[in-house]
This record gives sequence, C-alpha cells and structure tokens, in this order.
Amino acid sequence: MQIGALAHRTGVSKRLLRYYEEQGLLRPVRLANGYREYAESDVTAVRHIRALLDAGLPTVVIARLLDCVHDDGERLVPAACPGMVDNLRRERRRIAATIDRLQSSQQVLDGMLAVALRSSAGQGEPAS
DNA sequence: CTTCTCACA
DNA sequence: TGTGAGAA
Repeated sequence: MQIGALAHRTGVSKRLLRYYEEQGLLRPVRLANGYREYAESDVTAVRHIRALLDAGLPTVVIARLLDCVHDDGERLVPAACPGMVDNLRRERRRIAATIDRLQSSQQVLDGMLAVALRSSAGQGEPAS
C-alpha cells in the first residue's frame, strides 16, 4: 500500500508518515517511481509508534527500541537485544530528572499563588 | 496521486 | 514534534 492508504487507515497524516521515516521509525520500500510502498505490518507499527510518543518517548529512543522488538501482529515482544536494558534505564533517569525540574517549577508557582491569594483576599476587605 | 525542500510554531 | 506551501 502507498502513503495515502496508510494515512487513511491509521489516521496519521501523510506528512507525519514521511516524518516518521525521516526519524528512522518506518522503513517503507521504494517503488520504481519513487513512491513509498508500505507493508501491512506498518499499520500496527504506526499504532505502536503513536502509543510510545504519547507516552512521552522521543523519536530517537523509539527508533532504537523498535530495533529490539518483534511485532507478532498485535503486541510488542522483546527480542534478543543487548544494551536494551541499560538503554531503558537511561531513559528512566532522564524522565526522573524532568520530574524533578517540574516539581521545583511547581513550588515556585505555589509560592506566587499563595501571595496572590493573600493580596486579593485583602482587596475587598474593609480597612479597620 | 506522489516526491522533495524551506520555513516555522 | 509536527505542519503548510510550493514546485516538480
């Protein structure tokens, strides 16, 4: 099938499908006319990619991860892939660091919010 | 219909 | 990460 059909069947834009190939997430073969020819398995592959992106993983990580996984039709099953575990641990650490940064941002906002609520409460009050 | 590149949020 | 335009 070519790009228009895959786009229609996955709900992902043709533009985005080309982008995924550029990022190494999809590897369609090329027809003689230069058109991309996708396999049936790419329909589920796209769903997996979407799920992983929605989970917050960057495309580079997903690309490496997909090389270490065998798609049996509906589920992603781990394949023989040395280094994968360390790879996932690194990603886990990256996420933990992001959480830390977001939490300190949250503390800053909490501080400002406390002040804002205190001063707006004072606005309508009669000054004895 | 498809390809690509440039620019941009 | 994802899109739109425009040319081929």
